[in-house]
Amino acid sequence: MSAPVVTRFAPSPTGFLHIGGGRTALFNWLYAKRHGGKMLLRIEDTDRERSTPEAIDAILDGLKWLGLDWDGDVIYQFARAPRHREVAEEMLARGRAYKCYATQAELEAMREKAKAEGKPMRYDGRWRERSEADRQAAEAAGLKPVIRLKAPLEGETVVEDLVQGRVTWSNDNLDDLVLLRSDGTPTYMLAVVVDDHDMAVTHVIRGDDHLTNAARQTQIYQAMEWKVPAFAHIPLIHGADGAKLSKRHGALGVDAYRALGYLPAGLRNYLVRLGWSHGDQEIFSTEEMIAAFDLKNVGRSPARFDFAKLESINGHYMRHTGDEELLSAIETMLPYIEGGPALLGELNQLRRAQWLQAMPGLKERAKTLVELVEGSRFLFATRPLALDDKAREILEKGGRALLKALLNRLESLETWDAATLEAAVRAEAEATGQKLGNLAQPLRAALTGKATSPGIFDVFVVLGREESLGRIRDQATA
RNA sequence: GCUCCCAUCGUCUAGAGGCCUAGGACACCCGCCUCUCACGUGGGUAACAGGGGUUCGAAUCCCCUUGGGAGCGCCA
Repeated sequence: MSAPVVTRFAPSPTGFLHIGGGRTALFNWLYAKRHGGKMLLRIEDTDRERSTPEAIDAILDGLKWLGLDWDGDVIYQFARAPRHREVAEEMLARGRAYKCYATQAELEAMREKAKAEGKPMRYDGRWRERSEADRQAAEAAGLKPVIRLKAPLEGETVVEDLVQGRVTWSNDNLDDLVLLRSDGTPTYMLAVVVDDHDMAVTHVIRGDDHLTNAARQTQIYQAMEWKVPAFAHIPLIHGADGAKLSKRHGALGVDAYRALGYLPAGLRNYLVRLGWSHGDQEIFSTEEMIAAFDLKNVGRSPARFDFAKLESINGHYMRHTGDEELLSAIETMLPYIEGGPALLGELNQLRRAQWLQAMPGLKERAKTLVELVEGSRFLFATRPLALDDKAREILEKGGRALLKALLNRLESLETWDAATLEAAVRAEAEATGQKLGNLAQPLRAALTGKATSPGIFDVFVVLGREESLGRIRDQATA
């Protein structure tokens, strides 16, 4: 029986959870779920200068909104520094690491020289085999050492990557990396390895940008004689122009996608298809996603972020989401958009009921919750309605006259349902020899203030008799 | 500069030597449906980066070129 799968998502809280990180988290989550394992969450906050509690909150909030949960408590890497130090000391004791007293100036000179000679920029190992006397002399001179890994000089280091395949580095391209800084704090490279080992992580699924780190980390595992976890380096997400994702492109925090009106399920579906595929299938329920997900169908080339496709998928989810659920999604989104809180304040029982009633016609016409809210404005509008340009044009070019004629018919209706209303308007159209659209558009303009809306007879019903007639009268007599 | 990775329609991708006259989705164009806009639906434009091999046969394997990307810190 193989060990249970343990994955982890390990963001550093130096910024918000961006879309690439969101996808990495999703892949880790899916892989863990797929294999009945666990996904752990570790906050890599060892950079005390740049880590902020706000960023930690944003990351946790973003994951929760995306619907990705983790097992156990959140692990904070900084709190584990003593353990990291302990491992560094152990490596020293085992002769797999050594103290290095090279100064920043020496290091800088080394880099300059390498550059000038066209050689790889790497530490030359000058303290690898120094005598005890040299070390004492350095200490006496007040130098604080770092602890470096005594990396293998010959042979090669191999990473068997579940996505990238077998990747090989010649060891003379890998230098003796720093494990412990001169101030006694661990470096990222050490901390990651120690934490992943201690957390019993079996699968490290992360961005492609860590591929070369995997080689160096493998050397640390080997020095400690620890089992190397399986690696899976997934390709990065690029902006629409192919360049690295930046704030300008779509590397927005996932919270921004919430404010843009995307549904978590829609975003997840879009994200899972970025780099991964399952034949021709485009839409996946969460269960299908879990059942179908694997690493071998993750591609190796970077993908561009495409808002048009995200919108399309999100639109699909909007149409297939229940009305009540959609309304509550709107309510959780409203606080994050302009004018949202005010709208939220107007959401009384009556309004909710109306909105719910109009939802089937509304959700079919929106690709995002923001668009849905936009299309719902007429529900909340108060008389006399403000008209947009197209609605005004319809009314001014003969629309008002038509409304006057219609008004009598409508006012005399006994029942107020879609079928009755449609019959009445059609009767008027026939009597005057016009197309239904000729009458529908002025009605739409009067009722919604716009030239587009859900079916006009549904609008009549949602608005109710009094409000509908009032809005028509406003325009007919204007 | 050095190391590593990548390369199919505009975009996301299917394709694991013959099933490919290269499939699907988004976007785009033209229809149908229709009270508007959508939805739905029918159809269309559009790709194997280039060059060498290997093979009876290559989008699929190998090499080179070109083009992208990532990493080269006492950052993570």
